[in-house]
Amino acid sequence: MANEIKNKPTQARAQGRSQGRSWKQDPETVKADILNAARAEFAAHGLSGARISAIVERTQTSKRMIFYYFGDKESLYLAVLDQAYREVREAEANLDIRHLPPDEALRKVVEFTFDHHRHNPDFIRLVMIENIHDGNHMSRIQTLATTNIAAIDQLDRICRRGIEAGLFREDVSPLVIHWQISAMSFFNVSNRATFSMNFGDDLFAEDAQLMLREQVVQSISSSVMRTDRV
Amino acid sequence: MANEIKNKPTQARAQGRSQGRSWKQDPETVKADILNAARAEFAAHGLSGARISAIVERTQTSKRMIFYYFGDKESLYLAVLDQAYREVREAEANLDIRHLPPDEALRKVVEFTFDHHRHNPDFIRLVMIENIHDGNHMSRIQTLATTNIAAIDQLDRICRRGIEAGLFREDVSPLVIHWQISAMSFFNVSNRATFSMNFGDDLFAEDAQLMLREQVVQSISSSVMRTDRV
DNA sequence: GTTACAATGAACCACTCGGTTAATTACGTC
DNA sequence: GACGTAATTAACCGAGTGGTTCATTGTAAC
Repeated sequence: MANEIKNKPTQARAQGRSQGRSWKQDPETVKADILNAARAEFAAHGLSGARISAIVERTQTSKRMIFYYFGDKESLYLAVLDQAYREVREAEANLDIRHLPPDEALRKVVEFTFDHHRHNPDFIRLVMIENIHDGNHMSRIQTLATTNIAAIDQLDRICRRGIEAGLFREDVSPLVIHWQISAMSFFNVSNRATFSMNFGDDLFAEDAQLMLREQVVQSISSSVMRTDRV
Repeated sequence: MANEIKNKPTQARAQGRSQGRSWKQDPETVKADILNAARAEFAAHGLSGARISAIVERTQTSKRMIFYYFGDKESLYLAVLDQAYREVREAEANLDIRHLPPDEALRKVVEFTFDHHRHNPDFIRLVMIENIHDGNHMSRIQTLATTNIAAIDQLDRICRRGIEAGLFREDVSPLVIHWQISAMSFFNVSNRATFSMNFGDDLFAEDAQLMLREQVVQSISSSVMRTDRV
């Protein structure tokens, strides 16, 4: 938890952080600390449900510092959301699939998304919360529209290659594919509580999750594959 | 909105509701009124985000009445959630598909779920909110586990008939089918805000929605159909 | 009509919570 | 080492919120 702080995009001081002084004087670390605590708290309880005092308790700092650095609760939430999205995009960008044949590339994307969502429930929860708020805060994040199209671009390239190779149907829509992949990968995490309450939690055991992931791969795959060959 | 109130399960007075008296003295109507207002408010702002005063404003009654009938905020939320689920189950039960061949029955179920979710965003939001709370309140609703298996039973019957008719693969899982149908139908509503913020709102136009629905039908269909015939 | 009780209204209250004030401490700089 | 500024602390505050008190009004039963 505290060790994650040091490899944040901090250009300034990275030396005098924890050498037993009375108090640290290390703004970047403090900010990152607050941001992490806030992320956990917001993800756990939503915007209005989150308590500043609870964030403070997750932190090494004081309440005053939160407002000193982030202004108010909503701005802090916004910073959390921004950072979370940024990390996701970063992870997405690191997925190199250009060397794979289109069908395998598509599989990789599905598997990546499914796994990523599964292993980042806090991000999922933040998105859920943001949807409860109709995306009102998200709209104030600039870098979104531009960079998030990358996900579509990636699929678009796969689709073009798939069509070219005669593997995919010619009317496939990268956007719809993305919608489908997201839907199942997202729902799998977001609705785990109510789903398992209604129908038991068998589907959330490790092996069942692998099976579900494969099911998603197959679903997507059969959506895009031509029916007249193979 | 107000006309829905009268056909609630009220056994008592149904006569002297609105004949110009000074104040009505009609508990069932008042309760139903509160419940509806509360549903809207909770769906809009979540449990902690909802304001009792805001619920009052959506109502013909006073704050006093809310606590008089429902005890406290959380119990009111619980009552809202309970009622919402009950209505959904009711709607599900009214879907008669026994006379259809299995593949068409499956299509009907998918279309029904997709449309139902689309047209009941408040229910979706309540479920989202409940998931944010890890289903903690839902667990206190009794009638859930028993009655919600109906959805699975329905699919189970379809699957059996499909297998029997040689149409479906023999390893289809009603639970997984349900998971898939729910995922896409739910996500379509729950994540509309963030999705369209990221990728535009083209997919949410009426015609695109019909296309998406058909896409879901096809996806599910190709998951269950045998590959060695047709 | 009196009694008993359910339903209702108005004012009130304790307290939580986001946010602030003002004073204090570290630290780079000259 | 004095100065200016950034970082930090402790105490404080006012609005808003869930929830209550108490008196009042309708209504059914006798």
